[in-house]
Formats: sequence, structure tokens, C-alpha cells
Amino acid sequence: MKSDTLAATPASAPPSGRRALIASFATELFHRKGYAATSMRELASVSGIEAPSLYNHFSSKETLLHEICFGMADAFVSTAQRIAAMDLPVENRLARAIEEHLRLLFSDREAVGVFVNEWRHLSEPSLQTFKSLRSDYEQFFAGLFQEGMQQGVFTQGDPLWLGRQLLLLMNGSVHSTAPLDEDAIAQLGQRFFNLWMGGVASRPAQIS
Amino acid sequence: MKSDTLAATPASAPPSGRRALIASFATELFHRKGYAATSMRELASVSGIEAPSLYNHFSSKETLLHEICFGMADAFVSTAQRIAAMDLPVENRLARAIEEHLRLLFSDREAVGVFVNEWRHLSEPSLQTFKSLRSDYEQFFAGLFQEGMQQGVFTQGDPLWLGRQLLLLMNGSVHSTAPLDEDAIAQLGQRFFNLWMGGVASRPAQIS
DNA sequence: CGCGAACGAACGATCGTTCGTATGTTTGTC
DNA sequence: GACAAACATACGAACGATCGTTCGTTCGCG
Repeated sequence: MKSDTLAATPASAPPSGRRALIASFATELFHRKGYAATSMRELASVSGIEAPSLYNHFSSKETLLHEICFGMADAFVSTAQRIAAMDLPVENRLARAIEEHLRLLFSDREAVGVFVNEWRHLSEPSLQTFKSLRSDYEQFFAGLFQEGMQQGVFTQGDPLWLGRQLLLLMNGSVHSTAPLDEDAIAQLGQRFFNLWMGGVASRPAQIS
Repeated sequence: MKSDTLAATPASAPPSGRRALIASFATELFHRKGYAATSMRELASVSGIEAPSLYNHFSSKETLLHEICFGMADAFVSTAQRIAAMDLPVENRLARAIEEHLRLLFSDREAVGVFVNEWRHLSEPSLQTFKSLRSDYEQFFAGLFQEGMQQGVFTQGDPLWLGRQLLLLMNGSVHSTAPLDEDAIAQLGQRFFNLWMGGVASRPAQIS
């Protein structure tokens, strides 16, 4: 049998292979109804096969969740590593990180929804690994803020908190925003960048 | 039998009545494991009784969810109505709305978690009602931004988007922030207010 | 022939919920 | 204050449904 946990496909336009097709159906269902509320029989139904046949492609229900969550997590972390290695001013690296994060976000909105909301249904030891990856990514953003503060580019604040809030804001935007093309993503990235730079760096507004 | 859907208790410090106590246990479980992944037997177990006995207090599992979700929703909406009726400059109303929202958020973090993440497991017609209440609240914030833009206090932008993003940010902060006392909540409110005013109103930062 | 992929049947477990009943407390009546 | 009717709340047993998954088999393609 082939390994269950290969890298997920980009999945924006669902692929042709049956296995990957099932994974994309699972992503849609896990996103819309939640992992626990999605049954293997329902997944089989939308996939056009019977429930037992699913086990010819995935060894368990959780394997599907694992593949979706870690597919996104790996994409985020590897992007972070790529940007961290760039020789750019910290504010440009932040802008770049925002834009790349948004690009990943909008490349597969349903997978992101599962990544954000359903990871807690992973069981050990995958759960710990996932949390660790997630923490790495948060630390990447926190590091950008910390570096920016040391250089005086940003005003003081808790870098980890700032990073988490920024990620929260971007991740949430996928729920309340229509699909975007490349240009719109870049614009949205500028918007977030300005929001964060302006809000963090600006003098507090006066409330009379 | 008494009505199932009385107003929820403030619930920050769990109440003494058995019924309300069960509701607070349910809130904790729904928050930590999710609605679908929480069984009535488990809820009964932590409540110190057997599963069938739960039905002497609540007519169904969904009744519990309903009570939690609508308890929070009603609190949010009524707070919004109270603030909307205030005769204050729009930026002060926004600051006040932020602070009151945070106060509600931190008054029962677990209930907020259920309110934010588990409402989709409501069934019709409660689901429609809930969405409607939620939309009312979003519109309240959107209205503040719209009003502020017309007065030139904020720069242009999609008011509904701005409102949703602000709510998203605040709601998410409850996950990544330790419990706060009254003063800390007010400070956090100032922080969000400044962030939003600064980011929205400030001139875009230059990225070389 | 061999192998991946589909199937129907069915397993044990668990789900939300109902039922009949027991028990203790409250309430109404003299 | 005593007694019974009424009620609230707990329980064990069990219902039908559905869960994730396994098994043995068959089918079709290389």
C-alpha cells in the first residue's frame, strides 16, 4: 500500500486522480460541516462510491484530516523559511510574509478552514506535531515584529501577541471575502500591511 | 415543565442551580471538544448524573447549544442597541462598542468560543434566527464605520468588511490572551481602537 | 495471472433519546 | 402538625439509528 500521508495537492482546482479527488471532497465536507459531523458514508456518497471503498485510498478518517491539516501547515512553514532567508529590510519581509500568507490562504480556502478549525480532532502524536508547526509559524511572525522593534521600525508591544493577531485577522478574512485574483490579493496584502504598520506604529488616536 | 430556553446566566462564575450548572459544563465541553464530538453521556458524567437524567433539565442536546449561542447573541445585540442609542460622537461610540464587546467576550470566554465556532450545528429555524442576530450586530459596527466615513473621521473603505474584520480580531483575541480584569480590558479596548483608527485613518506606509 | 479498486454484509461501539419506575421534596388540606 | 396528592429529579434498561471500520469477494484492466 502507498503511504497515506503524501503532500496534499495544491487543490484549488481539484485534481483528476481518484484519491486526490476524495481528499478534496473531504476538505469541502470537513470545512462545511466539521470533522466530527462528517461521516465516512457521506463522504463516500459525494465521491460516488461506497463507504468501504474509501479504505482503498485512505487507511482511516483521521488520515484524511491529517493530510489536509499538515498539507497546509507544511506549506505555511516552508514559505516562512523561504522568506526568513531573504536579505531584505524587516518591513519588506513582513509585507512579503503577509502577501504570501494571503496567497496560500486564497489558494485553497476550504483547506484553510479545516486547517484553522478542525486540527484539534487530530490525535496524538500528530496533534503535538501540528501544534509545534503552528508555533513555529507564529514565532516567525513574532520574530519579524521583534526585529522591527529593535530597529525602531515598529513601536513596542508583545511581538507574539501581534503576530497571532495578525494571523487571526488574515485567516478570518477568508471567511468574509469573495475569491480574489492575484492582483486583489496583493492589494489586500498592502491593506493589511498598512493597517498593521499604521495601527502599531502610529501615535494613539485621541478619544475626547 | 419549565421553558427550556430561558435567558442564560452571566455564567462567568458558574451558578448553583443544577440546571445552570449543567449548562456551564456543556459550555466547557462544547468549547473544548466541539458540539458534535461531545456526547450526552460525557456531559452527564462530568455533571455527576446519568445521561437520561439530563432530559429532566433540557429537552435535547441542541437545546443546550441553542441556549448558549442565543444567550451570547442576545447579550451582544442588546449591548449594541444600548450604545447605538447614545448621543456621542461616532468615534466615542466605536470605542465604547469595542470596550463593551471585549467585556462580554471576557465575561465568559468558553461561551464565546461556542458562540463563534459551534453555531452552525443549530438546525432550522433557529439557525436562520441566529444568523439574523449575527448580521444585526455586524451591521451595527458597519453603521459606525459608515457614519464615521461620512463625517470624514475615517478614510474610505467597505464598512461591512471593516466591521467584520474588527469583530474577528476581537473574538480571536480571546483565544490567545489570558483572562483579564476590568482595567486590562479597557486597555485592550484602547489598543484595538488605536489599531483600527490608526490603520484605517493613517496614510499608507511606504514600502521601498 | 495479478493487482488495484469496487462492492455487500456485517461487526462492535456509541450515538441521542424514550420509557417505566423509584425516591425525595414540596404543597394543599384537615 | 399529620397525611396524601403532586411534583421534580434521579435511575437502569433499552430502543433504533448511525458511527468507523473489517472482511471476503468480485470485477476489470494490464
